[in-house]
Amino acid sequence: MVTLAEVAQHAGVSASTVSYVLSGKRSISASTRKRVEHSIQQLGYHPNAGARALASSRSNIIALMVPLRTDMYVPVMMEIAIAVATTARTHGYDVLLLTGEEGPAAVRRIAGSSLADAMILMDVELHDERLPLLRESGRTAVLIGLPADTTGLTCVDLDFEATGALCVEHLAELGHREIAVIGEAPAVYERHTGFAERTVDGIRAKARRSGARILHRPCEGGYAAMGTTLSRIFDERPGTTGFIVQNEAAVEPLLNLLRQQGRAVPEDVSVVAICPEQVATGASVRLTSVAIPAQEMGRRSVEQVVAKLAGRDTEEVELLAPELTVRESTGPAPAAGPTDGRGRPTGSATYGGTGRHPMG
Amino acid sequence: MVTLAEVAQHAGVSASTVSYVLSGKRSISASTRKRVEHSIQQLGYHPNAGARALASSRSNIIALMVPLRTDMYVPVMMEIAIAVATTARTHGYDVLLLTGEEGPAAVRRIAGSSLADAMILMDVELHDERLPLLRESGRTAVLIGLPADTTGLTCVDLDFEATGALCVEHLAELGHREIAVIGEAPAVYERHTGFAERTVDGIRAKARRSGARILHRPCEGGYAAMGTTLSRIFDERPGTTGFIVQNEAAVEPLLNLLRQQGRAVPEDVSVVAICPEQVATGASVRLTSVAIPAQEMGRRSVEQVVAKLAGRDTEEVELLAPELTVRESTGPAPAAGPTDGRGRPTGSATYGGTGRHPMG
DNA sequence: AAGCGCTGTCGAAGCGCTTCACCGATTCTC
DNA sequence: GAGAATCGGTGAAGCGCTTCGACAGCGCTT
Repeated sequence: MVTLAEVAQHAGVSASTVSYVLSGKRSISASTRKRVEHSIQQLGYHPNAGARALASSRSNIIALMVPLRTDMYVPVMMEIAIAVATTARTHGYDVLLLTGEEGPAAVRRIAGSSLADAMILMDVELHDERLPLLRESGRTAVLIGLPADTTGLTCVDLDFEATGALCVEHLAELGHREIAVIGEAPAVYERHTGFAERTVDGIRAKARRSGARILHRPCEGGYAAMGTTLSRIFDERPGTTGFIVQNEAAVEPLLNLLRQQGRAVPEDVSVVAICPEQVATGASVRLTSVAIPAQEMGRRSVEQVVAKLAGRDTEEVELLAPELTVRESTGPAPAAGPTDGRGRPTGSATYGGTGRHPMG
Repeated sequence: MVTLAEVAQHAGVSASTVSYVLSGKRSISASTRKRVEHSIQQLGYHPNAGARALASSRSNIIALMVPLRTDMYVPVMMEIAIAVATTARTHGYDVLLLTGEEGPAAVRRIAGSSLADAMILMDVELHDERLPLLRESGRTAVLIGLPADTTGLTCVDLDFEATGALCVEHLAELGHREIAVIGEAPAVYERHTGFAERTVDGIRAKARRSGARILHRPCEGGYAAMGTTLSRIFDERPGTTGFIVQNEAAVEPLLNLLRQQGRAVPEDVSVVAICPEQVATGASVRLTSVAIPAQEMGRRSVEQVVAKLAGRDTEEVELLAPELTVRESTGPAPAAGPTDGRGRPTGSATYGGTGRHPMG
């Protein structure tokens, strides 16, 4: 491995000069800079990360803690992780991938060893165990998500309350009055992962103002759970015409089951999803949805980290404004006409006949 | 931050003794060990990563290069990444997340800076640009995937040839003679990502021996592409009764479109998927599938890395044996009876009537 | 009793870099 | 034209750790 000293010798300057050329922390004459840069090129020099970290107490590494639960909202997590990694690189940082496995201990370890200059935490719970440790460690940190107490912490998240409100608003404008909310798996609520609850809060608040009735049901993904949930919903509220889904794994099952029951989307029921764009556009009906801006969240969290490390101060909480894209899963609420007694419109809507699909 | 020296002083020993307690590289009397460990606890000492890396030329970091294309086989990638991270931790390593963005330059950078002790590369192409750099860097590396030339490299991968063969074998045993293969997106083949081609090789070889006819069609995911592909397939080979799908994004569209066309799965057509378990069990028909053992691949690759770093030598290429799980998407080929002239069996199979779904 | 090999501990060197203090040579300022 | 400020460069002191060689003390053997 080539060292700084060798570069210095090759260029006929002192080691410190080379260092200053590299860091730009002092002005260097054009001629020596050229010579040094040339030597660097020629020798194929790369600064040693460990030495640099030791001397400067900066590792240029950002630690990213992803949740352990590899089965939940995976694509979102992945997208965020990739966005974090690529954004970090543009600022000269590398990303260390920590899984939730180690739990709060990871915070202590990373902070204690100075392995990373900062941490980004995903999947933050309302009363997250990691937060006290984080605060006392004094390491700079940014959360993706919104805990109950944000003092001293910077947070980036989608504004889920506004998201919920936006969904209701859209459905209400289309005349829907009975709205069912298919939520995340019960476990998500039990863990008090803020976003799910905030969404429902936003939904309820807006519904009150719009005069819509809300029925909220957490739901595991998959067909079995969705089937049960769906029939309970229609038993309890036969007049349901609007759905808001916040659970990727429930989207396709919901659509297929509605179809199977002879309910056409969007003629009989409208569906709004809160999910990544890819899920919305790839579903069997192109879904009207509020996108989860995973990339943006990853990018912004890194930018916050970089700003904090640079000593600039930053907003405490940055909520990204939701955007609703209208696609083919929502339409006017059906006129309350004759039903077959189970709350389903008579006749007409049979599978394959409505041709909502791009394939026709 | 507490330093080694402080711990030494607190315990009344020299710094080197503390170091040896930590590393276990020299024998230490039980009594001093106790004292030192106690001091470490009490002071809350964590070794400084940079200093350690500098002094020992070991960073205890493994770099993981994930592909840039965040839209392809995402869940698999994520699962591998998580498995790599957690397995690495059990061996005392952390994981650095590199995206494909930087390309081959990342290899040079990481190797040059000694940031990582080893690298794990995912999404390896047949003639991957990174490999020459990797070889000349002399850094230990493990590939997840199988390039054309494996000399000097350790590779871990699912045995995709055997996987392909296994799928054909299963279908052939059920009496299917006309088999269509829905492959990955054309781009995957153009990039010569070995696994896709190896699968097809395995399929063809086995088909020759089983007397089955193969029609292979790469296919983008989604309904539009799948629709086109599907109608071309039935135009060309109306007698097709078996499908092998190797494209997560095509699975659900395929099932929905078949259903829409009145072809019941598995009564009229059988479908075997090559995909993660989760996709197979979460689809609208529980799919007979060969699982992509993402976790296992991640785990094994780390274990190979650790073995190499420890100086043990390892196999060059480790191919994991595929396992086929029979679920509800395959059944006996339909008896070649009267058809409606488009290769589709007359009557009977209409949507909703077959009740293949758990929800009934 | 001298010599041997162990074991447990220590001191010191140094890993490769950053950064501070210092210094000569210019250039500015009044 | 004297003093101050600036520029471009150097030397040396660490950053906190690992590791090598030295060595004291011990129990063996001969």
